[in-house]
Amino acid sequence: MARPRQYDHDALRTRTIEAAKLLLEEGGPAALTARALAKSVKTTPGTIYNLFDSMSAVLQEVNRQALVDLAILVDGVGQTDPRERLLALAEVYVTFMLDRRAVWRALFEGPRISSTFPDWYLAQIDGLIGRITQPVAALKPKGDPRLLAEQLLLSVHGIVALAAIDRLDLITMQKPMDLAHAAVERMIAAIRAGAE
Amino acid sequence: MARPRQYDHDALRTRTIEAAKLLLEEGGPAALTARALAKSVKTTPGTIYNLFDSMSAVLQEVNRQALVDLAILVDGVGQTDPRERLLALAEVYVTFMLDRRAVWRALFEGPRISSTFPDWYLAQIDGLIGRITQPVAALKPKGDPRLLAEQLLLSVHGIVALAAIDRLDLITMQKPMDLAHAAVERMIAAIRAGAE
DNA sequence: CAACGTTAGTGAACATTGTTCAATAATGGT
DNA sequence: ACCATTATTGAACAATGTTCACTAACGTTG
Repeated sequence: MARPRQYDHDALRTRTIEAAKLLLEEGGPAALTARALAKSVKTTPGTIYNLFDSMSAVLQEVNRQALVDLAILVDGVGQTDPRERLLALAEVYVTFMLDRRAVWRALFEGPRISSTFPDWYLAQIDGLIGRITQPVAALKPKGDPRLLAEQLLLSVHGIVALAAIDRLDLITMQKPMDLAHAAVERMIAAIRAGAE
Repeated sequence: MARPRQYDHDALRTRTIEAAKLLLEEGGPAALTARALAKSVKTTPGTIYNLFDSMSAVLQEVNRQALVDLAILVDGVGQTDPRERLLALAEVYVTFMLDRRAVWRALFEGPRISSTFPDWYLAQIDGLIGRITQPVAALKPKGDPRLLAEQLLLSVHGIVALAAIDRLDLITMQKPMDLAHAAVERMIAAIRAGAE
């Protein structure tokens, strides 16, 4: 019995994910088609479906890489003062998302959206919330720091989600980074006022 | 020379918009196809394209109706105390969006997304921000009440946007209404603490 | 070393999509 | 009664994701 040949199988998979990222950045969510992707890595649609379950799966794989990168950046934040740390975390988040807006956008907007998220995705987000909970807890709020951290992430995410699809201007002319700062400062002010 | 016949032209247009709304509510963004819509109103795809420029235009028309309905509900809010008024406005917004999540969702998520928004859309949103600015101004904040109103709308919108596509649980188990309340209360607390 | 079972890769085919357009049918003014 | 005008049709086109019988190539086994 013969074994599977796996010479450049993994390599092709990796190249495909990289190519998908490029297609997204160049042409937006609609540019990530099975045929375009196949052509990018000099193969055929059939092979793409041999490597991935569906085009949505390709997108999700691109996104996985992005989340890993984000985790690394978040861990690189050095500030120890709670306020400065929260501001720095927000800055990292905003910068990261806007840099990769094409990828991020495709996940929510395009024709390749998927309804369910795998466990590793949930775990990544959970980890992110954990990093926010820490400095929030250091501010000694009245309420559960975890819940407040969730609310803070939600605020900042809402801002960048709109900015990523170029629709922030429907509501305001303020810049995403300024808005994120304001959200963080407001949370801190409310905690210090004894409201939370 | 013969005139255009416009007997049931407008009626058909109206029925079509209504049918589109139904399709969205029953089968999500993907269910709003040209052929399905044509069948719903007992006509053909060609006629749909005679009434509307594109399928995106159909979706935008459905959304226009929704925004008009929202404006009516917002104007019906009777509370005069600033805090209670802001809370009531947030409640109306959350309830409305979640009730019509299918329509709202299609605008951002599905394959029928459109890149630009017409003027009437911007005007509606501008009006909405105006209604929020009023009670915010009554709280005598240090900063520009309009900018704060924009930030508040952004907070609440971020929450319902995620909830509408059933992805709020990626971040938190808290309920949309509770989160909206928290956002309003935090804004008020920050203003009262003299932070904004 | 040769043969064969297993597997990766292919590309044609299918169903659906939005969208267009020549042809047809119907209408209301002259 | 006629006919210019216009709405409606439905076939056609291009592009999409996805499937699958087929081919080619490989590594194990005798």
